[in-house]
Amino acid sequence: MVTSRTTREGAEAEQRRIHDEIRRSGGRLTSPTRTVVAILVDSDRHLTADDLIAEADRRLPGIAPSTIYRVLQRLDEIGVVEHVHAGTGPIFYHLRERGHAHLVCNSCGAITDIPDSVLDDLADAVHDAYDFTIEPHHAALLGRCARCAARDTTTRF
Amino acid sequence: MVTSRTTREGAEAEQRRIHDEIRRSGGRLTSPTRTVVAILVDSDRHLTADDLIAEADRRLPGIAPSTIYRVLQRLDEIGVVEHVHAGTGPIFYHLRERGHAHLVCNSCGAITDIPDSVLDDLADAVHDAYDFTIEPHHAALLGRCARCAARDTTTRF
DNA sequence: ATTAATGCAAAGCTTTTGCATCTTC
DNA sequence: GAAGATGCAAAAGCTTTGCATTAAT
Repeated sequence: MVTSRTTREGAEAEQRRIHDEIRRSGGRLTSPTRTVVAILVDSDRHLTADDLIAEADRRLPGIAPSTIYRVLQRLDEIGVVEHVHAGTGPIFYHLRERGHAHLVCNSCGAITDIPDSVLDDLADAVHDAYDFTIEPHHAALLGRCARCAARDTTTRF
Repeated sequence: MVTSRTTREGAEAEQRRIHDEIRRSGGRLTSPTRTVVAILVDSDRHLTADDLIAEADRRLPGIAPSTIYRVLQRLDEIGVVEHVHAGTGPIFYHLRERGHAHLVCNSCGAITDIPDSVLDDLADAVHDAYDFTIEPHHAALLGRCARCAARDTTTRF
C-alpha cells in the first residue's frame, strides 16, 4: 500500500522534472518507467521493491518485477532515487531530494527519518581522520527505538 | 583464507572464556562449535559466513554450511560475536570484544575499523533528540574511501 | 536419558540476468 | 530503424528451515 503525500502541490512539477532528467540521461519514457516515477512522487514513505511491484501492478497490470528493479536501478544511477540498506531484509527506495538519514529499529522495524545535519559532525570527523567520505543516506543507523527499548530485550537481528 | 592474528598471546584464554560462556548459556561444546570459535579467535579480519564455511571445512571436513549459520546465530545471541551489514552482499562476523564501527567503501569494498568513540557524539545527539539508541557496530557506514574517490566516480551500489 | 546440535536437502527471500520482443525517439 | 526498455522465465546469492540422526551433558 502506498500512502499519498500530504503536500500535493508541486507533485506534477516534480514528476515533470524527473521525466526531463530521464530523457536528458538518454532514457525513454515508457509506461512502466512513468508508473514507477509516479508512485515514488505520490508516496512519502520508504518503499521496498516489493511495495513498488505491488502498487505498480495495480496501476499497470502485468508489469514485470524485473522491470521495477531495472527502473529503480536506472533512476538510482542518474541520481533521481536513493536506496537505503536497513540491515536484514529488503532495500528501501525513495526520491533523492528528500535527503535524510535513517534510524531503523531492530526490534519493530520502524524507520525514522533524521536530517542530514545530524551526521555532519561525524562525517567531518571521519573525513578528517580517515579520508573517508560517508554517504549518510546509504545505510541506516541500526539500533533500538524508545518504545522497544522500554518493552523488551528481543532483537529481530 | 583466514589471516592469523598478530597477537597470539591470550588466544587460548580467550577461547576458554568463550567456551565458558557457551556452556553457561546452556550450549554444548561440539566440534563444529569449537571449530567456528577457533577460527574467529584466530582471525583478525571480518569474516563472512562463506569465509567461515570454507575455513571450517578445511579444519573439519564435511561440516555443514547450515551448521555454521546456526553456530553464528547462537554466538550472536549470547553476545560472543557481532555481525555487520555492509550494504549489498553478505554479512560480516567478528568477535564482540573487538568493539568498533565500520566504514565500507562502495567502490572497492574495503572495510576500515574505527573506534566506537567516533560515534559517541552522534549517538548522544540521536538519543537526546529521537530517543533512539544506536548500535554503532551493527551497520557499516557506507561511502567512499580516499583512493576510490580520487580514482573514479563509479559505485558498486 | 535428555536435550541440544548436526547433516542433509529443500525451500525462502530478494535481486539479477539472458533473450526474444516490443516501444520510444 | 536503431537503441533502449520490457516481459518472461530461469538463475543466482545468501540464509533459513524441517526432519531424522548423532552427540554432549
